[in-house]
Amino acid sequence: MIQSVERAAHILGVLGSGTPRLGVTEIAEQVGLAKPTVHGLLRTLEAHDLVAQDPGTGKYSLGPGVLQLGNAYLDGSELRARSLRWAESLAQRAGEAVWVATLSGSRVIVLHHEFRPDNTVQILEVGAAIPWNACALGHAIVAHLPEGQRTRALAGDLARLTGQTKTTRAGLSRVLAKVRQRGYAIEDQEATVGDAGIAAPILSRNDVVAGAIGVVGAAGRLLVPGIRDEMVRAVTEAARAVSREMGAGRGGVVLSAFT
Amino acid sequence: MIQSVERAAHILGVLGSGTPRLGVTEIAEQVGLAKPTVHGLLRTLEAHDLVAQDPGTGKYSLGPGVLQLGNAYLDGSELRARSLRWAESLAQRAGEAVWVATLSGSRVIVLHHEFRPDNTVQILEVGAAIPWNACALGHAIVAHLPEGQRTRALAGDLARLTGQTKTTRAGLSRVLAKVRQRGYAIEDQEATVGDAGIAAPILSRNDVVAGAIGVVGAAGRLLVPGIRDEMVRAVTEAARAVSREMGAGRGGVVLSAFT
DNA sequence: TTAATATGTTCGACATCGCCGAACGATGTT
DNA sequence: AACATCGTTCGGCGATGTCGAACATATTAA
Repeated sequence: MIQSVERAAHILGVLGSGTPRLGVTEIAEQVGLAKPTVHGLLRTLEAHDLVAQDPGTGKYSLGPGVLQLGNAYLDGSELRARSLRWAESLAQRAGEAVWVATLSGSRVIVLHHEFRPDNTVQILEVGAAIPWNACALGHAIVAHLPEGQRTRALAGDLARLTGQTKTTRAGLSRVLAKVRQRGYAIEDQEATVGDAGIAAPILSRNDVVAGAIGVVGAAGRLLVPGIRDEMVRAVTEAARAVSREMGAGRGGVVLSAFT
Repeated sequence: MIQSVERAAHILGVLGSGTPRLGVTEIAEQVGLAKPTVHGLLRTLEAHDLVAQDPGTGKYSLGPGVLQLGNAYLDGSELRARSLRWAESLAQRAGEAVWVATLSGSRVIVLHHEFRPDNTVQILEVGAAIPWNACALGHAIVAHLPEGQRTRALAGDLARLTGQTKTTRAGLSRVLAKVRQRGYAIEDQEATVGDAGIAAPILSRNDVVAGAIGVVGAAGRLLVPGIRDEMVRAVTEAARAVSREMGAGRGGVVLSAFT
């Protein structure tokens, strides 16, 4: 593992999370390196537009290059491309917003956001990062990860976003077992107060999890008895459809316990 | 300039432009390095989710981490935050789509896209990268760059997108002089056949160019006499409003020749 | 105004870290 | 079944990045 690249990535991470504008000294403290070392890394990243320096204050922030890369990632994402069609029909059928997401570290990244099909103003959440333990999409993905990665995810930090967020390893692993058994996940106001989510995993070749698709909306609309089951059916059918396009086997979400 | 970080950034750039999925050997060829060297860099980037490897084919692509960083960049962008309000009112006034962009290397990156205020379906172009020489936004930015950077931009590669794209250095520098004199740029089907653009620079503290704002739409609507001048006025007024919020002097787009 | 403390930046010597030629195992092809 | 090509591992040489100390500038305090 190449040291300087790792350090550069670490710096990008620090600039990306929380405070958007940091000085060399602050960054050096946060990553635990000498000031001149950080300076050299920053200058190199700046030369490629991955970070930018405010000419006035001298402080550093992320640069436009990372946005360009992010866009290129979306353009090349097979998961996103294949789910566009199904996300739209799922949104129509459910009458709710639809998110497609994938796992990155301990967070779930939204790859596609199909707006709820009414004409209200909604903000695009593509690129948003949500702790996996706080949303149905994350539960659906992690539950279907191979055991090694799953326990590693459980061992990581579990953020708390609302009073409902599940943050105990025992509770979460019980939830995950249920998700794995049922093939879908339901979350009630664990990420945002008032909002609930229903999600199912998207599998790819060899039945490895590529991401998840699900609906997000007011808990009062999604979770009422009757509606709820209809939502679950719509979500799991959409997930299965995308999975088949991604090359997964016919088995749907049922994973062998031995892999 | 740190060598390995530079090489890593180069690899990210290669993965981001054009073919989304490349093998180690192909990447090594494109960046001119030995195969094991590239392998090490890729493994490090992969550990931070900046690249991802297809488990089946072994080929590499960009990872979800870059999307997360791109989103963080947008969240922290002062230019974007300050132009949101004015972009919306400009879109209303002009009845056209509005783009806000900044320069990254030889490309212009779209930071904000306010849709044309009719209810047609439009695709979000945030994150898109356009060669600076092929759009009004790019002309507006580069024209107001300090001379050193401007000549460097002119010396770089000038892409051709349509038959109308200006690609000669002499022609472009004449165009830029006119843009600098007038304070706005007009482009007619140089980026996309059928589409035109009108843009003006956004200045920041000390009157350094931070980006540009402009309208983009069918040439048949934007460039008809009468309408055209009204568009120019709306765009330059919006640009000046954002510039003032960014801390630029009252001088508007008129730059001193001595700075 | 002056002094003091912060900042971002430059320099250079030591030794660590990363580079690449060569070899390996696994796939898929002829 | 022989071949070609892929991604990957190994290890020794040497270039490369690291960090302590010193610098110039900006901001704050007295």
